Amino acid sequence: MTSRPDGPDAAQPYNPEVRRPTLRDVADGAGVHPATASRALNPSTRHLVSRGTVERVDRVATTLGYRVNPVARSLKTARSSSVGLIVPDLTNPLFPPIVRGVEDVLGAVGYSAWIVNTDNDPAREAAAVEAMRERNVEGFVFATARLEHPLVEQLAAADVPLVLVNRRVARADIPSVTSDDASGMLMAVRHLAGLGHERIAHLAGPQDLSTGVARLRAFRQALEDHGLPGAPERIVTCTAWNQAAGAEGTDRLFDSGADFTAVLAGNDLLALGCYDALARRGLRCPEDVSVVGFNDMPFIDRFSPPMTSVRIAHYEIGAEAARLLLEELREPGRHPRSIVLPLKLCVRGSTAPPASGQPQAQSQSRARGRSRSAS
Amino acid sequence: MTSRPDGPDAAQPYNPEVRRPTLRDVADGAGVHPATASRALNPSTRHLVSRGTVERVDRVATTLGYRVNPVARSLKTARSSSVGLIVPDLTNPLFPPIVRGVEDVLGAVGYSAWIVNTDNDPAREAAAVEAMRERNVEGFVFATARLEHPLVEQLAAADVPLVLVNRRVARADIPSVTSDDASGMLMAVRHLAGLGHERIAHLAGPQDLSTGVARLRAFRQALEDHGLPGAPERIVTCTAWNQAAGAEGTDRLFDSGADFTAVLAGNDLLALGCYDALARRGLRCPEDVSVVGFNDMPFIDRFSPPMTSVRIAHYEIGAEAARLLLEELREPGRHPRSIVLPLKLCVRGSTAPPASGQPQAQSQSRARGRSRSAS
DNA sequence: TGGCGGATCGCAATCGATTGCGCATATCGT
DNA sequence: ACGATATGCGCAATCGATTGCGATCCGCCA
Repeated sequence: MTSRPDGPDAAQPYNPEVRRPTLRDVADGAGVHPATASRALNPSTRHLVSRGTVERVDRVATTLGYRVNPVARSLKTARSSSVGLIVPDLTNPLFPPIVRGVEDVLGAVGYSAWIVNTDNDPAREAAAVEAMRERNVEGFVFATARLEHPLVEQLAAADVPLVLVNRRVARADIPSVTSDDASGMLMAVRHLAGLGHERIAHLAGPQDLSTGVARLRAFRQALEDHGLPGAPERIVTCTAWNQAAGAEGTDRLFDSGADFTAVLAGNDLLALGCYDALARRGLRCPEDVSVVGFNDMPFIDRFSPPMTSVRIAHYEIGAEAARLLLEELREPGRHPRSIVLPLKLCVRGSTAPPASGQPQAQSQSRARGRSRSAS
Repeated sequence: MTSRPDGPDAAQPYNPEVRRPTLRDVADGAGVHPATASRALNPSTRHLVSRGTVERVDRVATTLGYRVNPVARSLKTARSSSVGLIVPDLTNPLFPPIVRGVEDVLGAVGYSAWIVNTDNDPAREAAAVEAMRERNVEGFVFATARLEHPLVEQLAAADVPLVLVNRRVARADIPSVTSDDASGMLMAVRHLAGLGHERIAHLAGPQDLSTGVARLRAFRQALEDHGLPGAPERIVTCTAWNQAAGAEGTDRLFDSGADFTAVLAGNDLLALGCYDALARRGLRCPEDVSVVGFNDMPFIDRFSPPMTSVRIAHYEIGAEAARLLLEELREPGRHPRSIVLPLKLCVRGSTAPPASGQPQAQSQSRARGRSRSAS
């Protein structure tokens, strides 16, 4: 009897890696039909089964260690308890916290997120979305939305549940979670104006993204609100949201002969590029030029100099997006809701009162040099 | 005839969102049995079907825009063309590049990666792995391996294909991709010794990870190789791999009365915590204490001061891991291969020759103060 | 000409769960 | 006590593809 050696895997919790128990096994064990077992195990159909049977099935299921096969279920139901999460590039520190926010909220209700990087390539994006739809994802969170975004609009038209994070598309009726860019800009400009800056430049991001245009518009408005001059040559739009584009934009700013004591960047990476361009010209930040970023991405407080930036609530953006998506999944066709999260300015070492003179010889000066001190 | 409006989605590429064509549709269109169509469409069984039929089926499939339903296929075949990617926390900048490396290599051959964060919680990890196995993932890449790691060992024992990145487990026969920690440490110590440091402290990481013990051991060895004294009180092991633990470890170093002019941290986050602790004590880096990190995580060259760190090839680690895993998938049971990638030291602003005196008054000094200059 | 082997292809089972339909049995009203 | 309603549960189809097995047809050799 005991002579048969039981192999190396005798200490396995339940079935020794032989075969996962199936619904039929549970049904057999409980003496019912698989259909009944299915209904008994499923909270939403449990009420169709008598109390005693439910208990019996439950008992057998737990002793057998039964777990429903999600693939089989997905084939039958065309659902999957998962959503697609489309980001441009995870190595951009802006996105991981958003991802975590999404995942945490989804995970709490048994959903999971599929992450895919698109590198902003529409073809990769379309392929990824297609692959995910084939796998029955129930909705999408897009962190890649451009203002004109055929794929997103097409999905929305087909009533695929989706939520945009951090950006929006031109069509206004798609749920999104964004930050209050306008008031963020206002805070940043107020901060600089309070330090005594009057000639403020803007490194605008690409204008095919809602954040790009929103922040640019908000910048103009904020200048106006503070009675500051809005010289057009102090605004350059960068070709991408990265460091290189920020440096290149800053160079253009200088080369065009613009005249400024502070630059307000469309995001932190652009601001970082600005650091680079300033360093190359032998200018110091903040002594010669103040720099303000946007997004307050992780670790930017450790940079040299620590960057003053407008903080967006990364994690909450993701979390709210997930909540919105779950709402859509639960009651499809409800009025699409969008959420705008507040921002806060984090003042650090990259901003200071302007030097009394010009940062370097530059034309048409209107130096007034009132200098207040920053606390 | 033309009076019927064709709705908003008339410009759809193929079927106007009516129903994805199934294998049966293709078979019907080609006048064959679904089984034949399946064989004709599948490269590995195509040879069982006559040339003419293959062409006919192919033609119908493309005009119909047929794509195999991965869920149905997965149910039948128990495969999925996807692998699980287990990371502790995506917001740790160390991991996104690794993830990208894995994804790029996998994606090139039609595989995709499922990412999950575990926060180093074994329960979450086990649940995630279980969920993935239920979904027929074909293998795993673990970036969370601890030295004693029952789950990983159990999977390996069950012949589940898996690869460890950046870390290993005590059982040596599991494929892994790691960095040559020993020579990295050697380079770091050589650098510090070259600057004139003789009393070097080590912020060791948790000793339940292979990187933690490997780097600690390598540190001791490197000191010995350079004929430097290896005072035990200059070594503290931190409780986690993060900033807070690094600061706390540094504090312990000071509080224990250790005597050092440089600290070599087990990773960059610990080094960053060291920055914090130094700053709190009014000490400056590198003037008072030199600091060296490990990993060279993104943006660390922008920190204040820019950190000298041992660079690991993040992306390549991920890419190699994916290649290893694909090998395993293609020919199971081959001899498990492991890869060790070279490291390189990136010298930046956090290291400098030691001040001639002590950083601060500290006991049993053996000051010799030979000072060489760094180039 | 009979038979044998290989090339093609169809049949039907299968993967594991869900669900519309209908048949029993229990319950209720009058 | 009898028909009407409810409740509980089983039957079988279904989701869409894969695959072992067997049938058919052909060429070819003896």
